[in-house]
Amino acid sequence: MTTLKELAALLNISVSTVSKALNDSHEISENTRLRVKELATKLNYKPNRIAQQLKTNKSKTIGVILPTVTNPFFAEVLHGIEMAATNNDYDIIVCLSNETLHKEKRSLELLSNGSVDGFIMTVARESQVQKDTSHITEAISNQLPVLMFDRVIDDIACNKVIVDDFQSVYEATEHLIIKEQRKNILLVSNIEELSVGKLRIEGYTKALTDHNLEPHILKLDHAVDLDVEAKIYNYLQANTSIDAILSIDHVTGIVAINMAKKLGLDIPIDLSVIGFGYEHTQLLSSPKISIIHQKAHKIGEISTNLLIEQIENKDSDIQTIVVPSELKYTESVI
Amino acid sequence: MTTLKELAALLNISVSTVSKALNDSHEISENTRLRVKELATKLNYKPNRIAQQLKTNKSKTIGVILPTVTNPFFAEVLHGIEMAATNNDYDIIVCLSNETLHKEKRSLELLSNGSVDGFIMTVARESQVQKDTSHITEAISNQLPVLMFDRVIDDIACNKVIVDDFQSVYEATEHLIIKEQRKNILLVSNIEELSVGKLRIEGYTKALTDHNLEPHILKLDHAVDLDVEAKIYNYLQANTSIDAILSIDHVTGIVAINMAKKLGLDIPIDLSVIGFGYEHTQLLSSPKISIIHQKAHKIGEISTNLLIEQIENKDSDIQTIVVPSELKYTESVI
DNA sequence: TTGTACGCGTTATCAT
DNA sequence: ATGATAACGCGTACAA
Repeated sequence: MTTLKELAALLNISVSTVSKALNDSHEISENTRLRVKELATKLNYKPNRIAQQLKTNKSKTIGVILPTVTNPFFAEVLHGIEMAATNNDYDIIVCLSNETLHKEKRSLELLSNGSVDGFIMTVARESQVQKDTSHITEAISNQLPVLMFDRVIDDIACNKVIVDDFQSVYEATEHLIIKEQRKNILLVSNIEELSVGKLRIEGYTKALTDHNLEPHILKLDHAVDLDVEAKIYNYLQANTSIDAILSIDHVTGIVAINMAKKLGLDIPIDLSVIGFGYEHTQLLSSPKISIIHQKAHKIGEISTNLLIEQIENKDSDIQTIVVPSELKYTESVI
Repeated sequence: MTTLKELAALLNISVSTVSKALNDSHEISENTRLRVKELATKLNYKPNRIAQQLKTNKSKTIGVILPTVTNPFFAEVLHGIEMAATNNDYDIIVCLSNETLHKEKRSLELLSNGSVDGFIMTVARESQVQKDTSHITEAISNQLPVLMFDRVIDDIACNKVIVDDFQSVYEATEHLIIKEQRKNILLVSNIEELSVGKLRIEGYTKALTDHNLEPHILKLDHAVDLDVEAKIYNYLQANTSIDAILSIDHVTGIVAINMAKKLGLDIPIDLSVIGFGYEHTQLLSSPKISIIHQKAHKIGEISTNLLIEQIENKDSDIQTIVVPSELKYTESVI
């Protein structure tokens, strides 16, 4: 890599002259400025970012810690983060916690050494369950801004960007009750231990009790593959009064549709189905599932802009932003 | 952030003594070593990574440039990359090209300034179509190792990790012909302009001609949402002789199953369906789609290890590794 | 207009 | 056993 020193030596001038010339300082003559720039271009000179970072004590880099990226929600959030970061001339270092506490901890600690100017994170399942978040408060007390999105720790004071989990599910449930005249709505859950899962279940339960209806909840308890199908199939077979399904994740809604068809149910006549969904979710189901679409991309964008604001403007206030979901209903037949 | 200088000042000793003490140098007395370490722990000292990087002229960071991360294949590859990088004490900086040439170019150039020690990338759709890859060769001539996976530029000499696109589709097609006795196999494609798309189509075509059968290819031409369904539905309706479908992406296979059911076809009796798939693909279809499962995670892992090998051992040879896919057939009924 | 000197935080070499 | 000094590459205050 070409350095200022090398350019200076080749041109027989000092390093600082070269530096100033490249930065278009008024102190430098037109002549030398051009000579310097020409050689710099020719040798493809690029200022060493590491040196600049050391000098300014800023990395212009954000640490992004996600549980996983194979979950389409997080993937889309990451996309939003990347775009917003790029727009602000920031890089992102991505770490995946795999939902484990120790990896999340490790990443946070490892990057808290000047590598990044702040963090965007969603807390790992394990950290949330074990309520161990000392590593996060430590980073904050270390002067490193942390922004939490989606899964959030209430006790920690920091910027937060969350989804309207309670509200969107409440509305979706009410839609089923009022607009579609459903009475026996089954909630299917496999994330009941997460803060977001709890909120969604609460939204559902509240809507039902508000309308004097009985809740039906099927907890899948982390079932995978065929187990998911079997549990849903068996439940539907045993409980024929169910006339609507509300899935609080992005997979089981589609599975429910498939199982219902297998049982000979006519969707959406016999059964309405709403699930959480992203980009392709509706394309993958037939008939189209109604979805609660979380604006994942927007969440990433907002989070990034908010964090950068905090990084660059130390006395900015801490806030919690709620990003409303979009309810995309399939047209009702009733 | 605590620095060596601060520790030294507080302990009334020199910076170099502190540095040596922390690095367990034999030159330092047991006594001061302990005093130093105690204070360091107390003040939560962490060596500034940026300064270390400047000193060693190594970033221990890999630049990862992907077209997108909402495609589950790339998401899973990223997961593999992240794990392997972490295992080797490397960080990853992630850039998303959004399939555009200019963003890919920009990312590559921006990071070629000491920010990273090398790149893992899959070339953007646009770069591949326009055959503009000068930015990649430039990085390489800049002494920055580049590893390409999946979509690859043949003309560029560098480490490559690819999928057995031709072979896996050839075998899948042959499976349909021989094991399932299918005669009219429809290939559904919406990525025909990508190198991997071409290879898959070639595998299909070769298998058919080897068995004296006629190819049927439905090119969707980047159709989205309902268009995808409509095109497949209409084709199946108009061509009732089709008895098998081979989708070369991870979406249209499932859509095809749904459309076939809608047309009253009995799967897998009337129609066999094979698609490319990942983690959850089979869970989302009913009956289960047969899938060609690319070992995305493994591709990420291998790529990372290979690149790090090249970074740390300059005279390692360049190679191309083919990662075989796994064919997960649903049990045939015939 | 150009050059000198210093500091960012770390490590390594060379004194003491 | 400890300390002084230089160096990585850059930017900038200050001197010439």
